[in-house]
Amino acid sequence: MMRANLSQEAVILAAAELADQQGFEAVTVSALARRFDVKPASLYSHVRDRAAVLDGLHELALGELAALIAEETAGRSGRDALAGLAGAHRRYAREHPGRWAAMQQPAREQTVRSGEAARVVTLIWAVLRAYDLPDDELVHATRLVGATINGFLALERSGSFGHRTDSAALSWERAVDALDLALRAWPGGGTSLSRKTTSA
Amino acid sequence: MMRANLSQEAVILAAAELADQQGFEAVTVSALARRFDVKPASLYSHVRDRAAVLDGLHELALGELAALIAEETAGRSGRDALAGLAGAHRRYAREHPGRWAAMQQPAREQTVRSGEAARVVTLIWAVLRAYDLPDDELVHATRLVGATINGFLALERSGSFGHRTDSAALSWERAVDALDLALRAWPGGGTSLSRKTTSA
DNA sequence: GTATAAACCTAAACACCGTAGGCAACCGAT
DNA sequence: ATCGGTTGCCTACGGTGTTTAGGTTTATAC
Repeated sequence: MMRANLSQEAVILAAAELADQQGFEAVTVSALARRFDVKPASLYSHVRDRAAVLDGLHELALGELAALIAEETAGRSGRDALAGLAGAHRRYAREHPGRWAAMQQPAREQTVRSGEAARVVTLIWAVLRAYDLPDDELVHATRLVGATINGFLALERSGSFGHRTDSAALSWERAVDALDLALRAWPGGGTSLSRKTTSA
Repeated sequence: MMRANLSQEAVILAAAELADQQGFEAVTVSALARRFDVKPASLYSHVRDRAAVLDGLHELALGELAALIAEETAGRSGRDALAGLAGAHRRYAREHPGRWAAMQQPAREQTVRSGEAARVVTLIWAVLRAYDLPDDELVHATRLVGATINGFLALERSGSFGHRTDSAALSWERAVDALDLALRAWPGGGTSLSRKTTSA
């Protein structure tokens, strides 16, 4: 019985691919074992249990999302950067639906405190820097931004929008505008930075 | 073998109770059968499959949420009604965590088009009426409101906030304020209705 | 009372999860 | 190259869950 060259990283990466190809629910120990042509019990040499695989998948997705956010916000500021941040989420959800679904699952303490999660938060902070918020307001603004973006994507991906992609795109723009406006008018800060007026 | 007086409604209601008591994932055909002291196979006289039970649970939760929203927004207008709408969601999620989790699952076409879902949307429209939005903007505003509220609750319930309930309450107020501001400044409408100024 | 429909059961097949112990492959030291 | 120890893979097993098919029992209508 040749060794299949498995490792925790390989199993988690396979889980990510499987999630995107067949959906989050399809990520089972059995399905992963079939993918590597080994028996399910063999995977327990590399991963503690199914939950551990899903935790790893969650963290991998956070890391990839952070990279995409960095890419989409680089060299941008204000509403432009905000749009890049939001757009990165939406693009990631589109291109990696299964990975994105993994991020919607209740996160374990370890995942909440992971380096990848911190990176995403740091990138959001960088985008918010242009809004000149007081330090003690940063956490509230970060939560609002994260909540709104993810809430919108969850709604969109749940099929609540029907097949109206044209209307969804405008809803998206409205949402980004709303966030920008809220941030600029934030209590104790958010001086208008008038890079791009929101005349409608 | 006495008949257990089962019905589809009884099974779905039991699923809701089980979800709130033990979590959404604990809602299985086997667990429900144990609850009624029958064998799992017996439930298929009343429900098509597990997915049908979960669909029913989703719709039941939407109906209950609609009732709570109606209660919390009655006699209120503007930001006050908006706060009531948002508060109803938060209260429901708190008091019925399992039911709420059921509503976060991908919804089936039938559920999206259900009377209960329509009722929730209608109530959101009623709250938005005070903001005097153009008809063609209503759908975008509705999506933003739904997305922000649900997104916030998903974040909060996922443990991302840690145990900082004091800080979560302020984040919540900031989020409601942000929504109110965005709605009042909405393109093509949203005249300031100055019922309660947002001086900070 | 009888006939029928519906509700319940058993049996079975299938899928998934994870543990324990055994065997084979691999690696490092000599 | 050989040997010993470690690690990775397997089998076997016990447990949980899902759903279908067919049989038995209960309830209802006439």
